[in-house]
Amino acid sequence: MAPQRTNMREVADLAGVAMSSVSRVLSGHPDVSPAMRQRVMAAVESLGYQPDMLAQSLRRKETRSVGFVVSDISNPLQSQIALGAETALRAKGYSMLLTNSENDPALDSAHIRLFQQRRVDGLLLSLAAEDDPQTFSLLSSAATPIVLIDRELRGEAGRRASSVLSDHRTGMRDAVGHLLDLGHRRVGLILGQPMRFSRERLEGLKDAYAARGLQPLYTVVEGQLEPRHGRAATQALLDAAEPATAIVAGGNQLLNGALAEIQQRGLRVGADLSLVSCDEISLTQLYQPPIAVVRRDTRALGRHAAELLLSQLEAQEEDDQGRKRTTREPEVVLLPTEFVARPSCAPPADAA
Amino acid sequence: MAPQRTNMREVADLAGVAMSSVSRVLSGHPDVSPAMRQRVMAAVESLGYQPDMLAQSLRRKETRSVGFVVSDISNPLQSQIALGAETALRAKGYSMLLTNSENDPALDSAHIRLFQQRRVDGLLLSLAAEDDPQTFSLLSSAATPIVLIDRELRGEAGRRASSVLSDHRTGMRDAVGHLLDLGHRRVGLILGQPMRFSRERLEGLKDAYAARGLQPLYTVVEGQLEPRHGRAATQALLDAAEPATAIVAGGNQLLNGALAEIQQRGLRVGADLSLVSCDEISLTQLYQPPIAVVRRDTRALGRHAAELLLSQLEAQEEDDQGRKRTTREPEVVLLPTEFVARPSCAPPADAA
DNA sequence: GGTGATTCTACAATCGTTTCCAGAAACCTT
DNA sequence: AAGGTTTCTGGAAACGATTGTAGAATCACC
Repeated sequence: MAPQRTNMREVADLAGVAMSSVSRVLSGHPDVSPAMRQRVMAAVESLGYQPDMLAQSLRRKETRSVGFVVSDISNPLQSQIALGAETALRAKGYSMLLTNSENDPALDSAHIRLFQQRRVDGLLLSLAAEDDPQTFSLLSSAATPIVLIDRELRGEAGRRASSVLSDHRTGMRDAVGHLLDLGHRRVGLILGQPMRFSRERLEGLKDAYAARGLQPLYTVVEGQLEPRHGRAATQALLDAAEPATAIVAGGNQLLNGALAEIQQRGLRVGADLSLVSCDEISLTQLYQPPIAVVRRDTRALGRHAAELLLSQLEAQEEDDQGRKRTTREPEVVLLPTEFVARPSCAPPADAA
Repeated sequence: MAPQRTNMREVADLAGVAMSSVSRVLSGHPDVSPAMRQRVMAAVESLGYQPDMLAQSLRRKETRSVGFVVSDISNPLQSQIALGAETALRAKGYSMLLTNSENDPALDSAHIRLFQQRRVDGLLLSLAAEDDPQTFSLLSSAATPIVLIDRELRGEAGRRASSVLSDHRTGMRDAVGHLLDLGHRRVGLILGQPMRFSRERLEGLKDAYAARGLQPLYTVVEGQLEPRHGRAATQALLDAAEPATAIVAGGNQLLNGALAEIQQRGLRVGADLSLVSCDEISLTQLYQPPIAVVRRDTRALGRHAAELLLSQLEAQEEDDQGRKRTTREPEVVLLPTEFVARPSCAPPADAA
């Protein structure tokens, strides 16, 4: 039989004290006599009482929960971020509400609104777009701290939010530099949506060419972070009048598509064509030949995001109106990326 | 400036009506005049009022949220389940609280308790163990519907919970059957923890041998669902006096370890050694040669779990005590698995 | 033993909703 | 025009906790 949820009233009655005393005992208030503590705890034990966090939240004006908006949790990249974030949040007693925005900016804003109605204490956002007006206005007037994950927003919204960013530029610069040093000149870069990570990667590629004083013979293809785009882009790069001799895929979904196309054409990775991907997955490590990647610690990304949020939350104070205000300015954390050279990169075939 | 959260009182005052009327308008109560509706909606609009779900939950005795306990969200298998579940829940207006139990049964039960304090309406559980006493007693007296994901519990706990199961046995039977038909006799099966999915896989393997009237020359290695175990088990299988000629890895983590070992030994998959894995990931599809798998629709697994839970929630009614009771008996859904033969399976080398 | 300080406890208001109940207004019906 | 429905609205009591305030009890001290 499902036990009737016992509430504080019953505990108080059983112990023969007032509810306020029970509350004080449980919340560790200093002014409580040992005798009182004993009686209350005994009653709590015998009833198996567990406080109702809903009621606590309502009264305390904090839910100890944060909302996490992610475009697609089934993407290994994002799920690792989520893992890092959840672990850090849980360690501090926060729970995580998670929702998928399916790469739809409209869902981003809808979910943010929903989370606000649920009165989450803060938001962790890996947005589907960096320029959605709805999301923008929602964020610029948000009452809770916000941390953006690998996203950059302009204007008021960007100014109010903290963010954790990856230094894609450096990693990409080294990756393309490696390819150029191997003799490649026509590098094909497959990117996702026009967001910070795409811009930075392009800049990194340009840096590499510029640093060597080389003509910019690269080609960039933008699209969605999906296998289909990876495949189509690979086709385009290989069918061009001057085909790319090396391809850099800006993410594991793109890599999947690229590899599918490469295999269908019977091309040998690391011989006929060089290949680099972004973000490590089991495929890049175990593929034969192993695939070079621009690596980053995604779990740390999530962890840092959570910690940034937590530090904002801990710095909150109630103002005279009784509403919370953070005393802390938004922060930006930049995490490193690292290029890992692997046999998928070799001198171009025509140079042999 | 963060806008003061407006509450229902302010809406009522602005509209010049009672709070109860505002509530009725917003919750679509039938007995409300068009004029009233207009006035209230105007006030709601002008204040940008959004109801506080916390207060609603407290009063309505339902949070429209469910808790999802998963051992490791960064595992592609689990994140796909989570995606399927979240999408289905969201479609019905439910939010998902997600937590990682890190394969620790103690965390399982701690999180269940936490979710209960948060008063989730239901639980979706992919437990770390099928026999933890704490979890057991928590579940047998739970007040909310529960759906187990690919887990089987005995006793009262199992009787009260619904579950979504995969038919691992059939898929494994076909996989091993395929290997046997290719001429393999010494099949090595690498399993995870002793839970239903492991037991079923073993049964499936036995079925295959039995159906062909063959001597059971297989070897089974149980352990954790981790790459390390996959690797160690592979070592053991290959170093045995009579080495396995085919290896079946019971999950993608195990496959990672197995492949690492295989590569280090310079063995050719699909030639020196046949290989089968469980659950499709990009690696199994794109590896050269492609790796045969026992496949299942993990996203559907999550979706079915959510739908099972939702159907229980919708069937709830309040009894005379004012507490909810489900009128519906727990259900069990069995989802198919399918063996996909691929070039990673070939006749054993010594048979050539 | 009276005064004040100190420790503890209880009452009651509050958080933001929903919903029961009673009553007002309107509309039929005869 | 009285009586009976039906429709609508407002007041107030929940939901289950926390917390400010005030008062009771204890104690020390002179």
